[in-house]
Amino acid sequence: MPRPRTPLLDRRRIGAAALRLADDQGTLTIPALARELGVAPSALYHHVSGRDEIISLMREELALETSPDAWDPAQPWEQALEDWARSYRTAFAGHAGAVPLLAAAPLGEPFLYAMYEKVAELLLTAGFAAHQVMPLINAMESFILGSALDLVAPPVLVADVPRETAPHLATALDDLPHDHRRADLAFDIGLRALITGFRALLPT
Amino acid sequence: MPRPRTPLLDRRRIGAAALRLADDQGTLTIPALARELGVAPSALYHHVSGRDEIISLMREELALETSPDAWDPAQPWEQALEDWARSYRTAFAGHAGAVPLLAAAPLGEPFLYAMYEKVAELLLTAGFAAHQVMPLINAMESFILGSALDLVAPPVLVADVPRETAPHLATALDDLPHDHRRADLAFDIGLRALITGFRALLPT
DNA sequence: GAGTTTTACTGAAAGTCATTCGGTAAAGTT
DNA sequence: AACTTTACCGAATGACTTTCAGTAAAACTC
Repeated sequence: MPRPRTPLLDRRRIGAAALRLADDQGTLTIPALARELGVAPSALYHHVSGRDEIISLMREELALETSPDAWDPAQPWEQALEDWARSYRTAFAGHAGAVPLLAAAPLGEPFLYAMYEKVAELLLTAGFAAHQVMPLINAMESFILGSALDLVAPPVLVADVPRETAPHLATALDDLPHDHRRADLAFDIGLRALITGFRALLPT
Repeated sequence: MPRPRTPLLDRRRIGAAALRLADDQGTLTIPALARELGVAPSALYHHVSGRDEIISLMREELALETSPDAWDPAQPWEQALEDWARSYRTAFAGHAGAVPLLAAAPLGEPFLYAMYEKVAELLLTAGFAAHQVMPLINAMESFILGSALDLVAPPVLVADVPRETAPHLATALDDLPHDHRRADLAFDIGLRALITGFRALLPT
């Protein structure tokens, strides 16, 4: 109960433990996090200002986990953009349980600037107009975040849909997987559509 | 404190009040909701099973607020799909403060089936293959939900971005609005790109 | 290396929240 | 008119976030 020989906590450890906890519990509470770290709940407040900052640390931890070389800006821009979007979503998919928590608190933190810079350069080099670049990035991010949420959304089950009142929906649901491949299919088709649509914006 | 002459509560009133409250407070607590309804907190539990069901009622209320004739399946499918997406997002935008709350708990409720059915019919009639229809709808929904979240995301401010280390990002941020028009721009460009990309999937 | 300051924790306590339950009197039913 | 059901209240429980006054080791100072 005095000061320990070697510190038990730091911001990095807190963020990582919180992410792990939220991922497999679906929720994040200070007592549970403290227990995970072998510490009293009040100890956390010497490193973070409160629960919100812990969630911010979780996002930072997530960003650190995504390898920065998952995509290569030197490739053709379509390929580079697709790789970036996939690596971004894969990071979320690796912590699906935590996604609702991360999505609820809005993004826009300074440690994301490096990523934005890289994508902005990619799009400017590809020939997009300067005023289009941020809207394009934002649209991509919205789709990625929405797709991450879709990962934990309960699927519409064919069995629950009354064939009489919703015949077209029932048709559309036939032969569709109900596990994570459902969300993967939607992400794939949407991502390709977005990139195809972006290409049409380029001056010929 | 006895039974009132005329009921003070019903599920509809609870959902509407909760949506109003979450919209301008950003949070939803049972005591605050009860106060808004002029009732003791425990009274709510005679109408709903708990907080989660209240959030579900909020989504239901949101769905009821969106006029069902905001889009017309008889139009060309590109126009109809765009109108649907816009009316969907507009409903969220009308309750921006509540979006994080609604997004956190996953969708997929039966009262959405009618909407899915209408969109499924639209896409099937347009000529899309049956196995593509749900992925297309899911991709659209992901983008719409992500864009709704983007509405409450803090904007990346040019002033905060160091021009030396992030020159391309700084360029991309010049002359960009910082209010809701920022999110609108991203939604517009993304929506059009998606529809353009969808069109490319059709058999010629 | 003794004294001072800083650091990293504990424990108790305050305040809020979601939820449960027994009570109450009016509304509805027979 | 007697009975049951309904729609509320009040109090109580347990979990949560956060604050704050200790406490003793670590780190710095001279």
